[in-house]
Amino acid sequence: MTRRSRTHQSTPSNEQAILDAALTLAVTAGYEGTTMAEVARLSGLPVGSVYWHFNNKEQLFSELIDYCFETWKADHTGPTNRDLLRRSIAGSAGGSVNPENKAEAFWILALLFALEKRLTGNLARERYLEVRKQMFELMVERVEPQIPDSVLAVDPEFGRKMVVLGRALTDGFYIAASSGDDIDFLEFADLSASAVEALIARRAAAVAADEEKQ
Amino acid sequence: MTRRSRTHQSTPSNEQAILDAALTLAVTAGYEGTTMAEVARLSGLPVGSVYWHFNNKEQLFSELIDYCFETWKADHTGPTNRDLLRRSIAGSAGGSVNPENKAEAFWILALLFALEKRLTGNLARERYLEVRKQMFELMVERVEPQIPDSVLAVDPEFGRKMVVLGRALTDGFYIAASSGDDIDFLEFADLSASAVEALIARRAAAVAADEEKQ
DNA sequence: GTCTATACGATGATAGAC
DNA sequence: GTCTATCATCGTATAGAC
Repeated sequence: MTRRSRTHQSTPSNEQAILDAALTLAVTAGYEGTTMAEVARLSGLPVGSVYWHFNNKEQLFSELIDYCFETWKADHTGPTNRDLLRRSIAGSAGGSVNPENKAEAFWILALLFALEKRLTGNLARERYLEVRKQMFELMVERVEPQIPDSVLAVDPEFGRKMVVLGRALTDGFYIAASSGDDIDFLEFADLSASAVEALIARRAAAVAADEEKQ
Repeated sequence: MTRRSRTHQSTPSNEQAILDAALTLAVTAGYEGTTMAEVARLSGLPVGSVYWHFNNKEQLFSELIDYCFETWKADHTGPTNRDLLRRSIAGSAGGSVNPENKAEAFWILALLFALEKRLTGNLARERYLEVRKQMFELMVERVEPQIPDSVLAVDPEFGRKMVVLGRALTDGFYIAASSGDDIDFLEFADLSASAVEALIARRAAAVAADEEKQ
């Protein structure tokens, strides 16, 4: 244990180079498919440096999750754009991820860690589960202002439900794109976005009708 | 190359034991995470037997895909039940797959092969892409009778679109379940199923309105 | 067809010079 | 902090007895 304390003040550039390399490899090769040697090669640093900056593979991936999360938090401020879901699905087209986009890349890591259940207990997977929870909370906070108050009064969880549905659709279409499904992602992006909007409108109408009866 | 020709007439039971073991491991550990030694151990056979029945890991997984596909084809005959989507999403709850259910397990393999793009060129991944196409064709054939003819006349691809959407939703909620999202899957199953039905109804109404104008 | 022993490469990780 | 050399282990695959 000759490692430095886990603070980021010293030479952040090499550490970032390693994280960027790991991210690029992870989104195409998965956790087991990403090797420390390859991470080193791609980052332009020797293996020793990787192990100086990160204790081991688990910790590297764990910090990779945080790295993406920090970027995501910085990007996703302010009220949600109505087109957010539409754009995220449309962006799936081709099934390739741009690792430059840390926020987007997080959700690919998410798919990896969700599926490899053998990694239960793995530091990185546990961190993923924790960060995912936090991201959902933040997304719910941003989506709720778009839900009519009358709906939330009846079903306080409705905002969360729309977030969950949006995530499921985005993940599902990313899988489709990665499987070479020959479909028009723009059309499905529109379809999904309008379906969610329709659900909100329908629920609002139902609540209004209910109140009428009172 | 001292292997037998690829026919299944001889001692199918051990071959099946190996496939079952591989399937169980694959759905929890992924492709890279599944080792031949572990497959052998779980099947109760020595490593040598595994390599006698299957040339290598790639071929084992390739045949695993076919194995699931055959079972799926046998199960999925006749017209679709309206509750199919509802049940497949509800079945995701907990994020665990029962490897006994080959048909369901196929879609977990699907997720694995969709994500590990490093496996491009891998026999098993190529086979997955091919089988996936075939399964979609079969699903479209079964769903189309449920779509009003008037809709299909205007948009012959509408049946396929609903199949794609249903698959995306099912995959997306499986990811959610595997990530420990604490949601009511039965509710989302209902929500998704009714959303798809609403889309069909809405499209039918739109087509009818259009014809009115003619 | 079954099984044991083993070759061989790849991978995670460390030691220690600079 | 950087880098080279190296180790121990594991994983795929094979050889060959039975």
